[in-house]
Amino acid sequence: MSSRSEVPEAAVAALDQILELAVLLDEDMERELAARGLTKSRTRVLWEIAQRPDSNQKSLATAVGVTPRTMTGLIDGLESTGFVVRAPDPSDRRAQRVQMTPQGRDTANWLVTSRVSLADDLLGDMSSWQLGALRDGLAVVTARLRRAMEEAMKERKS
Amino acid sequence: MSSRSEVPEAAVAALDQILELAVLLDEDMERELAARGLTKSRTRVLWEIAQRPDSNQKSLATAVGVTPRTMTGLIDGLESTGFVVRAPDPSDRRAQRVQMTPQGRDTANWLVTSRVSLADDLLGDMSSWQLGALRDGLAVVTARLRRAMEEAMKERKS
DNA sequence: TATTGTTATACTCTATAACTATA
DNA sequence: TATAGTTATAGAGTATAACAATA
Repeated sequence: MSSRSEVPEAAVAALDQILELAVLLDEDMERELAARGLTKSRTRVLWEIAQRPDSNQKSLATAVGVTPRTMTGLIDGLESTGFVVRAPDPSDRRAQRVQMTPQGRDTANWLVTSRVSLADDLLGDMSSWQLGALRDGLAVVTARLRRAMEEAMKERKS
Repeated sequence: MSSRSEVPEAAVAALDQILELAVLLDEDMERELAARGLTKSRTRVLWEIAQRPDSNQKSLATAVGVTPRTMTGLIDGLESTGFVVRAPDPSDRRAQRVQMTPQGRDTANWLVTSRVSLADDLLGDMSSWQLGALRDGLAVVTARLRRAMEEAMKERKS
């Protein structure tokens, strides 16, 4: 005798599984980063710098989604721990260009390889069919959530 | 001509999809909670209090995984915003029992219903077969990650 | 006038260490 | 002696507002 419920328990169970994995991934990343003297926020910035070298702080702040003031603090932290340096922008004396040190570049490279090796550890033995199904299912969920959040944004404005 | 790579790109793509969804879920939760005067950390505590009423701060700190000092601050926040109250423990005059206010109980109930309605919004129309496959795939990944983290812990000790 | 980055201030989460009251 | 919770202190992330230097 199956219990009749409007929202299938299977959907809640699947969401819980997603949330559990999300929390665990977060903890794992934070631990790995801490072992190398990084935090999540600083890593986000370092990654952005790797993508667009010689950015100024303003553009980094916009890209990462924080205020310029917060970016000042993040760059302070990355600079004092040796990952980046500030250099004057020759074309605008107000601005600071943020550049990676060799240590910063090594770390950015490590970020890339560790992402691949994590994928291998967690998913390496799955068939391409399985991987495709997993990815597609998650992509649908992601798209729906993004749309729901955008609509909630609009309502916030009204 | 398929590119031969040791780690299939499909695995990396699937991991990226998991990470993207995790980030989005995190943002969504934080936004919803903020609209009700809560933070993630305080919500975690409120949830724990709902599960084990009349806990003292020490047991909550252990359950949530923070130091007793941090729990003091979290309870301070929850108390000043009206979600919980401290009450003396009749059996131990050192301890404080943390109890939910009506507002706290309402919020705890809302946490439950919002989880179900999110599952419905995101996954409600999937077949039980699809949901099962998604959940099982994620469960495998979760179990592997948990095992990897535990092993990393052991190595840290040695 | 507008923009870049900073100082000033404030709130949250986190931790360790020292201390009080109680067990 | 051990435990529960606090004060004291510190670091990290986040924000707004005011301000300096420059565009």
